[in-house]
Amino acid sequence: MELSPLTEAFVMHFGEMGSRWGINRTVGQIYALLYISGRPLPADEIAQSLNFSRSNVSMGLKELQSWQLVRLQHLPGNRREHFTTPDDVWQIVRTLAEQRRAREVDPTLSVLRDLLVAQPRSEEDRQAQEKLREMHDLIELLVGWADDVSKLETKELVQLLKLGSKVVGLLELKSRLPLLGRGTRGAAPVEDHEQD
Amino acid sequence: MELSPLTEAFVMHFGEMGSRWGINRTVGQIYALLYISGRPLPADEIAQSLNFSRSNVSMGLKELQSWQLVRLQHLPGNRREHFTTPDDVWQIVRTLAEQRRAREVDPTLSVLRDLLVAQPRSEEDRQAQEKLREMHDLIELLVGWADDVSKLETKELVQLLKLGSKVVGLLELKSRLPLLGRGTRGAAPVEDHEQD
DNA sequence: ATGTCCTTTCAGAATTTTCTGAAAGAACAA
DNA sequence: TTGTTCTTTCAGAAAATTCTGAAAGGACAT
Repeated sequence: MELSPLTEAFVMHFGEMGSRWGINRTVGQIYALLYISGRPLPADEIAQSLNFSRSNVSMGLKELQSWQLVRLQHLPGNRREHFTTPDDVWQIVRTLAEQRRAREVDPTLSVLRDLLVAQPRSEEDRQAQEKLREMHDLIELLVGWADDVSKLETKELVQLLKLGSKVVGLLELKSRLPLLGRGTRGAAPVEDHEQD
Repeated sequence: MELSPLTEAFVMHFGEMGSRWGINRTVGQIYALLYISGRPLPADEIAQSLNFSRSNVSMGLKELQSWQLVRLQHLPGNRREHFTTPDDVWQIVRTLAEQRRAREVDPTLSVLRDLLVAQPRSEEDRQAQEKLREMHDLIELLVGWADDVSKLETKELVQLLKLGSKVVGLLELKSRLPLLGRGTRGAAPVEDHEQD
């Protein structure tokens, strides 16, 4: 139940970071411990390792399960419930993105849309709506990108990330090779369509 | 000093969201108000509009300035200090990314690196280091991508985001046109270099 | 049924964070 | 200098969150 200094250092740092991202410290630590352990752990062991009460661990695990970041596992011949993180880091990133999207981004887009269709009651409101429109469009663009690249296989996604800004160069090339087709996601063509 | 219902709805939602991202609710509201107002506001007016104590506003603005999200402005012929957000939404995204990077991502990478060079004291530690390595490499890849695309002009960045996963198709094309050159960022070639 | 071993729930304690009012500081005018 | 108008700081009040122990719930064996 004693953590090695290595594990402890990681767990502590992760807890600290978690608390800066709206995740409570102990939940972050539980997650970090599960991640670094790389094997299913029973709640009791987590409680002992981290010096939390059993009930706190139970709450933390419930929270993590609701985020789909941890899943329950029954080991054969063992009555105790064990918990694990998916072992692929990329899966973790995907889940995190999905969940944040569903919990925070989508509701925000929804609020923004509601406010954008409301009748402005003053010149002030009209200007405010312009700002909201900008924010709405930006978020929608980011979300669209995320949606689109999340469909890629991890290997392709890695390639895309490694390519980085080089894409822009390729884009120019593309415009000279019409055979590739022009259509892109939804109604938004890739080619410039705004004044320069 | 009365907020229009439109502004109020936005400010309240933004405050709520802020608190889920590790930003305190009132700081989020102050920021939202400055953003949607689109003009420099004095601290007093913020305090009155949001019903916060003057000192709370002072603290909030200090925090926002430390994040570089808000700047102080002196209006000519007015002794009172006024505050504004940059008016370009993309600038906001860039600043947010930079700051999160400096405050959370870089320190995390540093911890991970320290733990990775430490001598493992057990088989358990060795396996833990493998997990840390995966996480380290993933973060470094994401950070590298962000670094790279942040150099783009906003217009180009928008193009790149609209393109989304289409990039992968272009990539294949690229591999058939060697004249474009092969080098990419740093020592990491884009082409596959792992077994399939 | 009862006992064992595990689980979650939840009221309230403990802790942390946030917010305020009072005081002090700064800049300027007269 | 003093007065005015603005500012920030900070100790402690207020509020929110987190954590715990006790109790209750559930699954299974005997």
